Amino acid sequence: MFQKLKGFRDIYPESMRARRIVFDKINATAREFGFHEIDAPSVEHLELFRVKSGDEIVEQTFSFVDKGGRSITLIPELTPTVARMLASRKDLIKPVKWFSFPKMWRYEEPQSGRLREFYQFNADIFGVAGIEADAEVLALAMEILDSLGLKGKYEMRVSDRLLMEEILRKLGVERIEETFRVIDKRDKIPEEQFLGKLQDIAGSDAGLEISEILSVKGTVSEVLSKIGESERGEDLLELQELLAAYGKEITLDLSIVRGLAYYTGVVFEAHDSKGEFRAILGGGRYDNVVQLFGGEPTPAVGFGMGDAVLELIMKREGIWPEERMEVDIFVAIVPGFRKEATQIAMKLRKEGFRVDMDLTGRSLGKQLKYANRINARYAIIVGEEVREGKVVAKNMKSGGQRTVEIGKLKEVINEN
RNA sequence: GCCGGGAUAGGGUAGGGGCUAUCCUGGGGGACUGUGGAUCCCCUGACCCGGGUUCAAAUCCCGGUCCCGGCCCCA
Repeated sequence: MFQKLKGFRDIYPESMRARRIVFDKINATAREFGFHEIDAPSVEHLELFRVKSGDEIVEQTFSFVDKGGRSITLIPELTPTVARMLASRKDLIKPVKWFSFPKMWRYEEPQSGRLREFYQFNADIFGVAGIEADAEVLALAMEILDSLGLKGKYEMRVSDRLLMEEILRKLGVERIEETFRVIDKRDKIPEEQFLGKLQDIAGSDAGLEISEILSVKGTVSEVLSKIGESERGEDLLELQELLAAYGKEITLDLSIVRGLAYYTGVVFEAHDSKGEFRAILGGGRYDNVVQLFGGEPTPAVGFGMGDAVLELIMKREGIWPEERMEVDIFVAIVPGFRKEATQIAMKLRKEGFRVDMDLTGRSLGKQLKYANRINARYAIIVGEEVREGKVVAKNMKSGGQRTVEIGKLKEVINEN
């Protein structure tokens, strides 16, 4: 027997069905928000990923040299591809609102909520510099989680690079990039050591102040009241008010940095309220990326959400759909009536039912046992009575059955 | 890449040097070729891979693979 490759999953029908329900719901929500679905190649030039994110990304790719000597990789993220697509079409109607739910690959050590192959939902808005697009994207992200039944089970933490820069400048901090890098390490090193590093870069007083600002979390208004007068703060207040109109609430948490490699404004992460799992989704504004890929300078804001953490949290909350096979009708066949049964099965299929039928010729008892195992709602038994245009329709749940005219099958089955 | 814990039929498990590897469940068939979920019978089917120690290895040792989790990283 061959084993699976590390970090890859086999998905069997029972769990694929649950997955499909969740994925369809997510896609439907994106469509409700007026986003349009795209698809893209699973492989790209390795170089494409170096442009945006640098070498450490490249080391975590499934890459290879193809027969033409090109360095190729399975995509570890979608943003460079989307930016490439955007850059090569100048006739797109702005704002561009795209979503997609592709598979991606990252060569990392698997652990809870992290695999080597996974699905990641992506949604982006291009061409809007204002906070309205940030609000729309955040609202979509939250509506997706809410509609899946996670309302109240997660917290949307928002930070903002521009606000942070403004604060740091006011405090007289010059080494801004370096400060961000330290902030990113905040939860990974002891508190005292963190403060020490901050003070090394920003100075003793400023370091202390930054540390205090980082520990304040709450509504935008609450956090701003601790910070004082702020230009960017006005935008964030507007963001908060817009989101209120969408019926959504966010938490301002300035300790969120998100790698920050290319984010230029708002950044956000949705976290499990119980703090058990890693971030469910993350995103932000990245106004410089499209031009990096040769496009016109284009403001952009978006997010990505992997399926792994989402599945973990939904399972913990008991809201992951049931993992079972399902079919509407099983057509059982009495010997000698296969042709008639086939015609009836096809008729029901055309009417939109999910219809399975016996292919084995085994005993009726076995056929019904099979119907039971595949969770058929109804079994149709095709035998002698078909000569009078009738079949037996058996409700597999109640066990009740009646002989009905073929033409009336549809209503009988739709009764429950 | 590093660290910890695991791996026994399709799924869940017992057994920790010795005779035909335990039990539950599932799958196929039958009792019962026009009625499923029950019962009974039969069949099916496993010691992750490679090496070592030993008269003898599922069991002990080494290496690898995969799984679960943690670190780094998280695009």
